Amino acid sequence: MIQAHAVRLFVERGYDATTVTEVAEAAGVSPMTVYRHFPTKEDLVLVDQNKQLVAERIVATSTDQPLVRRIGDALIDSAATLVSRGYGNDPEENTQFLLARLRLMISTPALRAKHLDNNYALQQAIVDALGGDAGDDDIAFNAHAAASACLAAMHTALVRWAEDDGQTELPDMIAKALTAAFGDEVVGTGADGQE
Amino acid sequence: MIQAHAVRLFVERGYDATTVTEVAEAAGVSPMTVYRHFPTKEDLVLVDQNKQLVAERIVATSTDQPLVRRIGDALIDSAATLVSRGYGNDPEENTQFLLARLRLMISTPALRAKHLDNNYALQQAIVDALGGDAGDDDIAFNAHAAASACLAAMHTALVRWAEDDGQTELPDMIAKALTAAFGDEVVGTGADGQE
DNA sequence: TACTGTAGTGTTAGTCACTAACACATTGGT
DNA sequence: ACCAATGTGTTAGTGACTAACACTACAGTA
Repeated sequence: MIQAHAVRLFVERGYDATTVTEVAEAAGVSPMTVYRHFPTKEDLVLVDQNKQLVAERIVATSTDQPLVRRIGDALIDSAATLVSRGYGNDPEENTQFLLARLRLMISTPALRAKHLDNNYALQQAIVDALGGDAGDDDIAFNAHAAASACLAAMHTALVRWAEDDGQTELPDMIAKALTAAFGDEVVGTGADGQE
Repeated sequence: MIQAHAVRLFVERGYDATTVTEVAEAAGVSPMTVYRHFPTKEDLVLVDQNKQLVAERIVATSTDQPLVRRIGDALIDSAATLVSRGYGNDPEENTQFLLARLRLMISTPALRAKHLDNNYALQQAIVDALGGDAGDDDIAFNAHAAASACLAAMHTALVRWAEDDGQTELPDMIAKALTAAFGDEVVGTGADGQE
């Protein structure tokens, strides 16, 4: 509830021009309550990354595949799940809310920076799921390089998807970005996609 | 001079535990002077990206090569230039200073976030240098995807280089990261390297 | 009914990054 | 000696965020 008011105000007046106190007033609570639910102002906007979801998908991939393929499939799959199941409310409303947050995220430096840093945490989760940090340093390095590159490509897809106002399918967009970066032969269309 | 004091204090006491006022006192100036030279506290640490340098290298690459190859070569080349020519002082001292800043950048969330966002600006510069934003939307998209993925891999190399205390060669590390992400056939060893 | 722990909230007073507006000093050119 | 530009300091703010403490609502328990 607080978050909905926050995003609305941020869109209306701009992120920087809106104070946390104003968000609190709009939501009918005290500023302190806002901070208890959202540790920082940025957290009022940033989209949930669902690290766990991605990690599960990574584990489910075949170790026969190259790293980029495994990570790419997991990301595409996770995106599909995230978009389709939404957050429990009206799906269309959810998509619009997600798009509004994404647009803020892309256009506001502070939000963009923190989001990119969150991706960094997701990268670590992916490497962990790949078992990369277990032993060899070189294996870990390769996993980190592949994961970071895949996440960067995914971010490009997110930006494009937001620019298109969600008209296209997000998983397809991610696949397209991965193909652009890594080439056709390495990228699939999701774990259960038709190839 | 201000920056040197800042980095020293940040290393000694921690970034968050050091106030800008303390930096100013250490440097013998007023806090306002610090802000005039460095718009934000983060800027006291963040390493110069030299967007222009990278852009020039991009333009110098052959358009016959795949995007990732062109960007990768430019990044490797730029890193070599940056490390070798330093900042005018003692090269060893420069390397240590660079390493100190990198370590802070990696371990401090606020710095890491802003640095990743700076990479995002570098990505735009690369796409511009590639001529990506001139016409077709799809071409721009491919350029963004490739550039972001290359920069992410480079970041992995930076982290590893810092962990190794600069023992390895940074350009080699970047080449290694690019190879890990994109495969052997797409990555060179710099524009004038031996292949 | 009264008792108690717990979770959510509010209040207050602070710290610190950062900005704006204005005054002062130094320097280099005419 | 005059002027403009540049760098610096001072002051008074705004706003994100923290810490400490008190209060309320509500659960389960006797």
